[in-house]
Amino acid sequence: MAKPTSAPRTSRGELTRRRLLDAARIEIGGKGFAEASVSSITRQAGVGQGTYYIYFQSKEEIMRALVLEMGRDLRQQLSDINTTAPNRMAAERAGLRHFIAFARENPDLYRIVQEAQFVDDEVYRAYFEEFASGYRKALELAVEAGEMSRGDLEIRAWLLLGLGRSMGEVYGLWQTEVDIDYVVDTIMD
Amino acid sequence: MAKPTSAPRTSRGELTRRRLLDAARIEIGGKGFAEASVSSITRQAGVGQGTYYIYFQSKEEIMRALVLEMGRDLRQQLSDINTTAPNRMAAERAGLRHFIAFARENPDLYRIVQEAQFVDDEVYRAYFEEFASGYRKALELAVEAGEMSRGDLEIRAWLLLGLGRSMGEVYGLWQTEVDIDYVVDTIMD
DNA sequence: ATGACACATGAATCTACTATCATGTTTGGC
DNA sequence: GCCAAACATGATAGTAGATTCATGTGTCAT
Repeated sequence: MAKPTSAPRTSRGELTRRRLLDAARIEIGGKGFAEASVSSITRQAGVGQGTYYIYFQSKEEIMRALVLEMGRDLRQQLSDINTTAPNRMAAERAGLRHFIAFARENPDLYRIVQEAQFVDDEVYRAYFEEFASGYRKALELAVEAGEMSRGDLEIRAWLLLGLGRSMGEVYGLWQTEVDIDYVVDTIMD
Repeated sequence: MAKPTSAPRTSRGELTRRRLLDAARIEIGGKGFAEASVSSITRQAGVGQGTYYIYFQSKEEIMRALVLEMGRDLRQQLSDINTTAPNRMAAERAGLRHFIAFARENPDLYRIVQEAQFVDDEVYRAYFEEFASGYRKALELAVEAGEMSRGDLEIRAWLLLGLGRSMGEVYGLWQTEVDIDYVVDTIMD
């Protein structure tokens, strides 16, 4: 909204910003956005209160940064999976598996993205739009390769994405004892 | 947590509680939990500030009440659809359609349930557990009737539920111009 | 028609953070 | 080694809204 806090210019700055992001991930992911306070984040990061505002405009802004960062990481991982898989079906399976496993291993990050919906709906939607768009492109390639029937790829992309999301929540966060591979196999019918 | 605010004993009380719930639905659904204030709710309801605390212990508690109420209503509606439909496939289609249509018509309620996850995770989970359990029972009946292959109904129930949820979000809240029937038809393949 | 209890009020209290700022320290290019 | 800019600090100002409370008024069973 105001001065767009330019990127750190020294390696010390880089490190401090990293520390704040890591602390925020833990604090916000663990306690939720409302409970987490800027001072708890700075304490955890080991910096002064005011230091926070050198890197982020507001409490909301670090949420945005976390969502963007996580989006980049996760898309990268899924993209790697895509290029490795022999065909669409295998990619789908591996992608779904990765989604659930990711949620199990990073429940805090998963939660942050969900909560971002209520902190900054823009960035939340953008996060999923990016995913859906990547997904649609992958499906287009599969159609070209004759691995899949033509049809409304837009809707299919959103469907598959939604499936991953829901299953990530249920089997990644709630039913954490159930075997992932069993779940994935059952879903892929 | 403290005195469990017993139910209203007079019709005047009943009415006031209703007014608060309706106002809260609009305020919280519209602005989100953090932005909505108890005073905005009481103003909208046309009652004094303190009146709120005759009916609800805290700001959080009205959220719980809304989620419970909505769960009851929506389950009732889906149950009606189930008993009307000639077979499972038709019920599935009608159910999905209803989910999306519901989200379009009641975006505020939809949002409230989602946000409840961050206000009271217990009640949020219970909401979905109830749905999933109802779903599983319906699937069991379908298996008995030979309309569906046996298999892990628990997982299938969560899958179908998750599907409805995601599609409700995407096509109910975001892409509100797309034709519902077209979406539902495409999904049901 | 009255007493007891339910309900209503809104001003005041209490608490808790976010964001700022004046001042001091470190970094890195020259 | 010097200097300008980057970075760091923590005490405090400012705000805002949740909850309480002392004091009423309405309801209804008897």
